[in-house]
Order: sequence, then C-alpha cells, then structure tokens
Amino acid sequence: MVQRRARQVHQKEERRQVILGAALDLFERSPFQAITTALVASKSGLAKGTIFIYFKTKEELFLVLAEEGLLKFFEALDEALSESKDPLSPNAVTSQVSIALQGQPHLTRLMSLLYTVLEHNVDRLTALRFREFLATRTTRTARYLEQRLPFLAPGQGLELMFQIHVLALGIGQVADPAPVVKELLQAPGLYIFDTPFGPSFERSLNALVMGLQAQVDHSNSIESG
Amino acid sequence: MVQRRARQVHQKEERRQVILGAALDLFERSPFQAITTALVASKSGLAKGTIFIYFKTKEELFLVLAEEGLLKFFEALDEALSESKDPLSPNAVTSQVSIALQGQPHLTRLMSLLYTVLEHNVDRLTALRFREFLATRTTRTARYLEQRLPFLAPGQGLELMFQIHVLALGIGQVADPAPVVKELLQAPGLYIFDTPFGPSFERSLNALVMGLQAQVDHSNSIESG
Amino acid sequence: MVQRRARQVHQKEERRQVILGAALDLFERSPFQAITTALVASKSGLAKGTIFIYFKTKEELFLVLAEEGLLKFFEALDEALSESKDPLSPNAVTSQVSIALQGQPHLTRLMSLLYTVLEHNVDRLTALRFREFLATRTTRTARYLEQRLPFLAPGQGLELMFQIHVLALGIGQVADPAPVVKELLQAPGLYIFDTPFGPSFERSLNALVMGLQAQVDHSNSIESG
Amino acid sequence: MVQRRARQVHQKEERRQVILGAALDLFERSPFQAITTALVASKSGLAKGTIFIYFKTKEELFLVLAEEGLLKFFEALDEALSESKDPLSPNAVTSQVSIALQGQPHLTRLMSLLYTVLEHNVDRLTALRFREFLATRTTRTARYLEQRLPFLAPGQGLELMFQIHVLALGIGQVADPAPVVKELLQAPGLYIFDTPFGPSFERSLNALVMGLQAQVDHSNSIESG
DNA sequence: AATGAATGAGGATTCATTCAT
DNA sequence: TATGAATGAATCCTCATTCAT
Repeated sequence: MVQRRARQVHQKEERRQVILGAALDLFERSPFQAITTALVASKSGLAKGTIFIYFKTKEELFLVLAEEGLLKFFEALDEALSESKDPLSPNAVTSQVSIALQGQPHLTRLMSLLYTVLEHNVDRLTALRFREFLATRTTRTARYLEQRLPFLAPGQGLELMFQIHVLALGIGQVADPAPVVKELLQAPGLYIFDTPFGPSFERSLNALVMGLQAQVDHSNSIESG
Repeated sequence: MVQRRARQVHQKEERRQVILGAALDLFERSPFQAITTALVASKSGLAKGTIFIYFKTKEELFLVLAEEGLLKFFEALDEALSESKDPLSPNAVTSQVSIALQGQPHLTRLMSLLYTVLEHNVDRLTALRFREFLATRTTRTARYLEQRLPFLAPGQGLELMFQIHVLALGIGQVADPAPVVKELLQAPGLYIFDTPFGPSFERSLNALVMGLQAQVDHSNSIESG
Repeated sequence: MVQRRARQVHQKEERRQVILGAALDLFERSPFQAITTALVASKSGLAKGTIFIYFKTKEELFLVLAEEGLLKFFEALDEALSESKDPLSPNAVTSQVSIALQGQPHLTRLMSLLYTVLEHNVDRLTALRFREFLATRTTRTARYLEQRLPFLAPGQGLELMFQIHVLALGIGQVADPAPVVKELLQAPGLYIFDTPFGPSFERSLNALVMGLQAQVDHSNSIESG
Repeated sequence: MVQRRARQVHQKEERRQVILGAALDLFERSPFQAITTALVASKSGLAKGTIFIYFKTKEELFLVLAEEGLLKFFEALDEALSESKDPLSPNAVTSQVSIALQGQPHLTRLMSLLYTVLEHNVDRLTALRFREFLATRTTRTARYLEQRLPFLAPGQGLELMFQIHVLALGIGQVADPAPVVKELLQAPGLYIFDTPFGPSFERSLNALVMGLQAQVDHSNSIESG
C-alpha cells in the first residue's frame, strides 16, 4: 500500500505531524527503548524508510517531539504571565509554571531523554536549531518572569528558568520510577522520594522563588543599611 | 588465565571491588551504553562469566557503584555536618553539600542512570536493598540538617534532602551535554544552560535553603503578628 | 555485499528457497544444534538479519524444511498409490511407502526434531498451519490407502498413516545413532538395533499391514461364523 | 554446608541415587534443556562439582536414568511373561508390554533423548555399557516372548522387541507435543495424531503381533501346501 | 517521495565443566 | 571427596539505518 506522495510543503508538514503523533502516542504507553521505528512506521501507516525521510534519526524524531512539547509549555506559560502587568506572588508564579508543565504530561519524560540520549545521536545542525529554540524561548519567558516578579534583578529571570528546568528534570525522574520500584514504594519506610510530580515541584519551586526574593531583600538591606 | 579462587568472604569482597573499580574506570571515560560486560571483564582480568557471579546483571553492577558513591557522599556530608553542634548559615550548608558531592565526580552521571536505566533491570530484592539504603541514609543526614539549620521544622530536613537530590540530578544532566552540543555551546547566545556543575548547584541550593528559611520566618511573623 | 532486493513475490519465494536450500545442505552434514543461523546466512550469501525476515525463528526455518520434505513424500506416495485402481498387496504398499520415504533421506531426522524441538519455538499460527497441512495431506493419503487396501475399514487408513508416521520416527532415530555408538555397533553381540532404515521399516510396516488385515479377517470370520 | 564424604561403596551408591532421584524429579516437571546441573545439584543438596564426580557429563546422568527406567521395565515385563509357561494371546502380550511401559511414565520421554542427545555426549565406555545392557536385557525378554508366543520363529522375538522399542519411541513423541500445539489440537480437524499414548500403543502393537502371526501362518500354509 | 528488503554490528547472559582449595 | 569460584564458548535475534526499486 503506497501512500500518496507529499509534494507540497503543507502535505509534507502534515505527514511529519502524523509521524510525530504516532510517536507521541507510543511514548505515552511505553518507554523510549521499547519504541522501535518499525512501530512508529506502522502506527503512522507509513513504511519504515519513510520515517527516515522526515527525520534523520530516531533521536531526531523524539528531539522534535520534545521541542514541540516545550513550545506548548512556553506558549502556555508566556500567555499566563502576560495576562496583566501586575506583580505576581511567588505562589502564583509557581502555580502557573506547574500548570503549564502539566499540560504536557510527557514533557518531563522526554526531557530526561534529552540530555542522556537524544542529543547524543543528532547532527550538529539539528542540535544547534534545538538549542537556539531553547535559548530564544527561555530568554523570552525569563523576561516575563522578571516583569511579574519585580524583585528579580536583571538576569535572575534566566536563573529562575534554569532552576525550573532543572527541577522539572530531576523531579520528573524521581517521580517516574521503574515498575519494580513502583511496587516497593508502597511499603512503609520507603515512602521517601515517592512523590507525585505536581506537589513536589510546586513546593520546591516555591522555596526557590522565595529564596531568590530573600537574597535580594538581604542585599538591599545591606546596601541601604 | 585462571584467577586464584576467592573462597573466603574477604577475598570475594576484594574481587567484587576489583570489578567495581574496573567498571568505574570505564565509566569515567565512556557512556554507560558503550561499556560492555566484556570490557569490564577484561579490565578486571576476569572471564566474562565471572562478572555475573558477582552481579546478576550489568545494571546491578552499576547500581552498586551508585550506592557506593552515595555512601561516600553521605559519609562525607554527615561528617562535615556533625563536626560541631552550632548552627550553620545556609551558605555554609550549601557549600558542604557541594563539596561532598564533588568528591564523587561520577555520582551525578550515575544518578541519572539510576531512575531511567539501572532500576529497570534489577530484581525486586536488589531494588529493595538499594531503596532501604537510600531511605536510611537520607533520613539520617536529614536529621543533621535539621540540627544545623535550626529554622527547619521537623520533616523539612527530609524535604531539603529531596531537593538536594533532585537538583544534583537535574543539574548533573544539564552540565554534561553530548559531545556535539558541548562544542555548540561555545557559540555566543547559546551560553544558556551551559554551566559548570558546582556553581550552578550552589546558587540553586542556596536559594532553596533561603527560601525554606523565608517560609518559616514568614509563618512565624504571621503567628506572632 | 548487498543482495539485489527481492521485491516481487516470486523473487521472495526464490530467496526463501535459497535459504531453505542452504539449511538443508547444512543439515545433511551436521546435527541441528551445530547449525548456527550465521552459518545458514553465509551459506545463503545473505546477511544474518535477512534470514529472520523470511523465517521468524531458526525453528520455523526447519519446520518449513520438514513441511517441504513431507510434501514431497506425500506427493510421491499419492502418485504411486493412484496409478491404478486395483487392490495392492500389503507388500506392494509397504514398498511404495518405503520408496517415497527414502526419496527424502533427511526427512526422518527432521521429523525427530519436529516434536522435540521445532514445534517448541514457533508461534501459534505457524504451528497451526503446519498441523493443518499435516492433517490435510495425511487424510488424503489415508483415503488412497483405503482404496488400495480394500480390507481396510473406514478410518483404518488414518490409523495406518499414524503407524507409518510413528514407525518412521522411531526407526529413523534408532537407525541414526551417535558417532561413538556407530563405531561400537560393529562389535559382535551389539548388533541389536543396528539396522539400516529401509529393511527395518519395511519389515515392520509389513507386519503392521498384515496385522490390520488379520484383524479384519478375524472379526469377519466371527460375524459370519 | 559440606556434605559428609561418601567413602564406602554403599555410601557412594546412595549418593548416586540421591542425584538420580533429583534429576528424575526435575525431569517430571520440565524439559531436558531446562534442567541445569545447578538445579540438579541444589535439589540433591550437593554442590555442582559433586555431580560431576558421580557422572562425567549431564548426558551420562540422564543415560543412567534411562537405563534404570529400562531396567524396571524389563523386570516388570519379564516377570509378567514368566508367570506361567502357557501361550499368550497377542492381546495379552500387548497389554503386558503396555502395562510395564506405563509403570515408567517418563521412560518414553527419556528414550527420545537417548538417540538424539544422550548418546551424543557420552564416552565410548559408557555408551558400550549401556548398549551391552540393552542388548542383554532385550535378548532375554525376546526369549520370553518367543516362549509365550509360540508362533514366533527363532529371532522373531528380537524383531518384536525392536518393534516395541520403536513404537514406544515414536508414539511417545507424537503423544507429547509442545505446549502451543497441545492447545491447537483441541480444534476440530486437527485431532489427527492427537492420541494418548496407551491406547495408540496397544492398537499398534497388537496389529504388529497379529501381523507377525499372519506372516508365519502364511509361510506355513505355503510350505505345507 | 515511498517502499520495504537487506544489512550487520551488537551483546548480555547461560551453563556445562574444570580445578584450586 | 566435596566445594563452588572461575571459565569462556556459544548464539539467537533485534533494530536503526540504507538504498535499490
């Protein structure tokens, strides 16, 4: 069964999306290593070789998936942060970030792949484009943060974005343990580190934001003292 | 080449250490996937099969490696925290944690494997033992933290340990990018997220600790207000 | 060395035959366990992985080999049995079966693998198809037998086919001993069970057919008595 | 836990029996390939190495098991056949053989291993002893058969023993299909060859014996004709 | 552009057997 | 004799990727 050829740009983009959709579907249900390109192909209704016309490697495919997830996250967060110009409480910011993040439930799992797997089998140009995207959007959102958290000094928005990133990465992994472990964690005494993503993330991020604020207050009081 | 048989308990422990040493050596120079059991064996001066007498799977071997690294980390930190009984500043705590962590340069790389790879091919008992170790030592160090940071409420020591763990995990990954990416990050504009582990970790942890303190102060001032 | 791609159905069938031929060649010279898939591949002039495109497992490959051998046996026997419509003597039938069987010298060795090895690593569908083939052809040949041996009651043709099958299986094994044993059997007093396949098979089958006839005669004489 | 050493002959024989018992136990529940020497050892309460003191190879161990099973079979059959001196009907003989055979339910499974596996990894001497045992007992029982079936010419007792052997071998395999197949055989139309051992064996053997008788009658009638 | 046949490197484990203790 | 640590050969199959059609 030969698919119609996608000659026009928008047809190609459409087909790309079909593949990405299939990959995401599979990723929701199974770990990365269990997802073979044959599986992605058959789920896409395409041949194996066709996948590699649209994505140079399996890792590139998932890197794009990660990018799309990140994009939605950035858009959601940016929108929430730019609704008004008024300052926001740390709590409010934390909560917005958390909401934006959980709109992409698979994003954190993708992110743990990002540094350990995906970027390891991708060519320079693809990596460059991804990193440019990441830098651009991170910087933009950082500016919003600085606007809504007036105590942030210039540059601290970026710092906060870094910490959000890192927190999501770390908590994402801890909150998604191996099947064997998932079972074990029911036992009393092992409850440590067995935490749902959302609350842990919010608590930690909240502390972080308040810490940044405290640092600023502190240095201010010294200056003005 | 037949090795002298390790019949006594201490001989077996010694041989175990030889294997662990070889594995660590290799891990310093290459990614986990590139380390074959054949490599570990030949570096240990043992036959391939012998490795599997001491460790049921490749993953178990590296899980033990992670545990040993963690043990050293906990010991170093515990010792630093129990040197005196006086309160410590957030900065001081942060710095001790960072020092203890960097005494085990490969620990963070091992930790990223922990949740995504190692615990996925290990039997229940092995996973259980590891988690018990983790729970025990984390709890113990949490108590020290509560002693040296008097503003911490009971239970907040554990919370802080969780955050340390998560921060190390996340920053460890971000700070150790793929070779292609490492090169790219030289370029201006992409410097984002290109940060050495130590300073990033300390800044973030510091903010976190100050945040916890601020939360406490805040709730106190409300109560007493 | 990349082979020309077999896109057309007949090209694929051709390649399948190349693999089967290579496997049969190897099987003539060495025991099943000694035949590695690598060997089959290199003998086929194909890559290792290619074998598994055509056959899901090594056992499936040899199951197909067995089926092809059986097919030739059935065809030869059916043809011999349908040459005329006249009754045949037990001796004549026995001899036809023996001839058809010895046209496939490796068939009996393959058959001993069938129940003990091949069907143990084959999926349901493959096993089903093989058994359907076996049932269909066995039933058909059974009908021929009933035609040429008029004393056979309905259903006894199938019974006879079962006995032929079982005899070929058993004698095939006894007549093909291990190398060490082959040597020993030269010694006097151990000649027991050291028998070439053909004559043993014919003698036994002959007795069997005559026994069936005798049973019929016997029950007839009782009825008419 | 070091076992007491077996210094006396009878202690050694006892230990041998412990091992054989363990192996038989395991063989009842699992296929030959699934039985590792480690399993046999632990089930025997001995160390792996100890097994190899008593049996040179895994195959020798199972060859001895086969021999013991055969011995019991011969003894049971011999006893039944020598109870009186009167002639027996084919039916009676068939039934005695079948009873003796089914007293050793695992014997037929062991026998299929005999020619295809066991004798392939055993030294000359072991093979020789086994074959001598087989020849001796087969010959002895053959004599009993000739006594109870007076129509048998000299030498035909041995012929019959061969056929019994071969029938047990073949039917044993057909009656013990792979798990996948066992399921399939429930389906209608595939019932062919799906037969319990006992009845199939008796029907076939009966026909065989009657065939031998018929042959004799036939040649007699010619001679006297 | 689409296909899917062909590639072939890749690799952890198993396990019978040996032999130092 | 008993032990069990050490050996190391042995191997099927997977799967991302290529490329002839």
